[in-house]
Amino acid sequence: MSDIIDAVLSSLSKGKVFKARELLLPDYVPETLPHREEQIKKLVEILAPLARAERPNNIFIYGLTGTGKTAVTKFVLKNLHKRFPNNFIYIYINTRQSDTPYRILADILENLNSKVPYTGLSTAELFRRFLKKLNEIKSIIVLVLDEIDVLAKKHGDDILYRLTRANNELGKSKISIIGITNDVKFTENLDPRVVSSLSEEELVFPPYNAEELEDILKQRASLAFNEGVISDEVVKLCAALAARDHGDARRALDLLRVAGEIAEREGRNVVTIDDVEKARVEIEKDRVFEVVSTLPFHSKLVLMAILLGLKGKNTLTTGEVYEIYSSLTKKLGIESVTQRRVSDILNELDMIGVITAKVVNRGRYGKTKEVSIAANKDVVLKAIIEKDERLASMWS
DNA sequence: CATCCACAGGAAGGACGGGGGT
DNA sequence: ACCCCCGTCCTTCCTGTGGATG
Repeated sequence: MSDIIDAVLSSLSKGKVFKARELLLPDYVPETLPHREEQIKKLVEILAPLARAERPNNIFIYGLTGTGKTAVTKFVLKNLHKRFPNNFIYIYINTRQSDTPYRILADILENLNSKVPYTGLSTAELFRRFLKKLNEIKSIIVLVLDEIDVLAKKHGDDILYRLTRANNELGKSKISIIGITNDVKFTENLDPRVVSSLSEEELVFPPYNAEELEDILKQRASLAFNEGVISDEVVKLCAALAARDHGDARRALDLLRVAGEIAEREGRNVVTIDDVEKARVEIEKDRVFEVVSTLPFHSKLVLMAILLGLKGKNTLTTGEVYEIYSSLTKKLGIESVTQRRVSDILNELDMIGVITAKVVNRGRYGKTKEVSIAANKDVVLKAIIEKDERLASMWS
């Protein structure tokens, strides 16, 4: 009797689709990384001095998103650290999440067991603490700065310069920097000294092609899904969709996982081609909803103005958007931001892919932006009016 | 061929709330 | 208790601009 209960419970908790769903999540680092043997080999060669407790050269890693840069780096460091745990400490920082010099230094210090306040100190003070901490620590530090281009674009190369120079100030070199970027051109605007210091070694990750993606997906699917759930056809489609998207393995894995979730939700134990298509749509909708619902108030209002304005026509100019926006603020009885600000907001909305705002010259009729909606209107609207009756009442 | 539209987008700076140091 | 620094939004003032039009 009790094994029936166990069986039911385990089938409920596990479902029929997934054996280990977590293997498909983006931050999972797999045991094997197919088609990245070259890069692993090269990276290990460069980091080999760690085996002798010596500082390796700084490394610059290039490659588009989902080409395995992060996975390979984490994989190699993890395995090296297993072998030589006393020789070095490694710190991984994603500069998109920790996107200010302050956050980066704070993250480093936290990783070195030094508590720092969330904000309040000057960056200079943090840097002083960082240098002090470095002096106390015996081992080599490998600092991974993922998406380093985001940081450099936002805040210039000052911290990078300071970090690369930390070695000189210490007298004894202790810190190795691994910079990871998907923007090949980003070094153009950097201080040449930073570039040359960071790229003592370089490593390039080419995109995966459809076949390689298929390989990766097949391997991962066999571990993550129960037998017979995923067909070759489904794998092929996910691989093809992701290959079209510059060979992004993360996207491919996302598609596979969400397609599986859809099948599971609908109580089936086979994932179909249809599920993959639904997954594609759902992933995009989730992204849009998340990004729109966390927008500042006036950005939402501008977006609302665009939705209203687009009821009658295909595109709007900045001026038209501003007019509708202003009428909304008037109705709500609140202050409006300037047109200059709205111009920036439009660019921000374009950046996150919710609208497209293209600068056009219309000769006699001036220079403006042509604004149209890029995401699903219903999703955008839902995200705007969620938990905000003031905005909900504007939709009519 | 100069003009002039309807803005673009850079520069500087400020209000404000959160969070320190001393 | 008081001062300082931070990031986030936002303002003010500004110079720049491609091409239809007169």
